[in-house]
Amino acid sequence: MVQYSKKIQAVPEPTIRRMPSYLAFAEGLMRKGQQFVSSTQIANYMNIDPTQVTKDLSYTKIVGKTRVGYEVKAIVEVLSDFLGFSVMDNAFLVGAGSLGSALLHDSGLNHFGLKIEAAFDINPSTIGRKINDVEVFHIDQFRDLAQELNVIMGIITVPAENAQTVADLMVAWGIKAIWNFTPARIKVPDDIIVQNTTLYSNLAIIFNKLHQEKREE
Amino acid sequence: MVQYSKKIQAVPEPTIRRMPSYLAFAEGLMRKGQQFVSSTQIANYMNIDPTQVTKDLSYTKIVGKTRVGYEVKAIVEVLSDFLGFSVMDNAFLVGAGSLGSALLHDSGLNHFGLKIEAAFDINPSTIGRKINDVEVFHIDQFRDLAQELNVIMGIITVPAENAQTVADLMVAWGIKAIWNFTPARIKVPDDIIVQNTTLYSNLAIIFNKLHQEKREE
DNA sequence: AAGTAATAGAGAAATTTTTCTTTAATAAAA
DNA sequence: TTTTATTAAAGAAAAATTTCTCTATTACTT
Repeated sequence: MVQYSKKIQAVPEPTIRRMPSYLAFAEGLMRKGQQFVSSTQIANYMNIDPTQVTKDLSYTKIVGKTRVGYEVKAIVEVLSDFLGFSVMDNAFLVGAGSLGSALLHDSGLNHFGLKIEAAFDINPSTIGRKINDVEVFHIDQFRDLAQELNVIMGIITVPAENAQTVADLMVAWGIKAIWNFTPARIKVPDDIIVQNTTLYSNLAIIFNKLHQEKREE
Repeated sequence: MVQYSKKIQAVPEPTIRRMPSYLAFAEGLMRKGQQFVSSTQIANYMNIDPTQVTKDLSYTKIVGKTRVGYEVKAIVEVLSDFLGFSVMDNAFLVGAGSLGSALLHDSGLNHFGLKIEAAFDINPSTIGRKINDVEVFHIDQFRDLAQELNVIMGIITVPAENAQTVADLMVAWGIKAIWNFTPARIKVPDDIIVQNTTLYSNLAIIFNKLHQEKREE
């Protein structure tokens, strides 16, 4: 009768997953100068059902106009706020390898409200370097800096076998959420939020669909 | 009444998503020499319900032993096959920037059945270089090589605004599946499989949970 | 040898998510 | 001005997914 990752969640997770795409689409339309967009258009872009879009947007305070659609500017503003993208949150990244480096180079994270304040590693050849203006420190340095800088998120991009060690460290730092890019599952106290982002799930889905296609033909 | 991305899918997608983690866990246990593993153990590792594990594994031909669990070796073998990880598939990657480079460095893709045969870009400074032994070509080169090499997957790691152009190119190459790492949604013929992998969905979920926590306390 | 506890597995129930249906509004066309 | 078509929105229905319940099995303990 244990509750696994309790969901007292008003907004369905699939909805949250889709919203950043709506936002990105609306931002594109705004750049093009389009003032209104209908659920049909968004749905067509996303390859989903239009009522899904309507329902998703109904969780926010956006209201559409019959026969016109939603105001593009409103979608951008309301969705950014709703998703927490309009307030900047600070993060520390541990593991300045190729994946860590890719994240440090991704300006989209900044655009969507995440600022990586510093990176950490144990590899002497990367320590001291700056990756896209973010300095790489030895992991033992600055451990107390997290609280000072109000860093709420830790990003793990180390090899899978070190994930737990890094996670423990981050918890000790007082971090509130961990974004885990390793395939390893980490154990943390209940009040710490963990988001696992693993490529291989996506790969599995692609292969599954590919082989399904083969079965059908 | 249009059917969006029809699912004549025996195995639920959430199940497919979890399976690579079961596999990785079992591989770890095998390295440690553990011979059997119970659904309870796997569930504990994954932070999910044990019956979920049982149900997921029931889609494969793995059978467990009462009071003992599943044979670790069987999980590794059956799951690898089931997920299509034991046959090597070939891919081309377009966009040899930081994210593309990170993927080229990821040995996990190789381990899970994906071989990136070549990378493409338009940036003269990367063209001709080798990233982790994979050569980077100009995008106009070797367009017909895809069929010869039996490349079935295209990986898009270019800036979002170029995603559609690259996708069109890949379709022309005769590719069967596209792994799209840009936030842009691409339009392709119905028989092409598209898997969108965007970081920002994960970011949205973390922020949502963070703000929920705040609301609760 | 008998009892206990842990487990797989099947099926039912509950929950969550998506899709369908209906209604009302209104822009555009006739 | 009237008609038609498109749309948002709410609620119902359907579908998908997860969790619960029960049974049978069997390793381990007493």
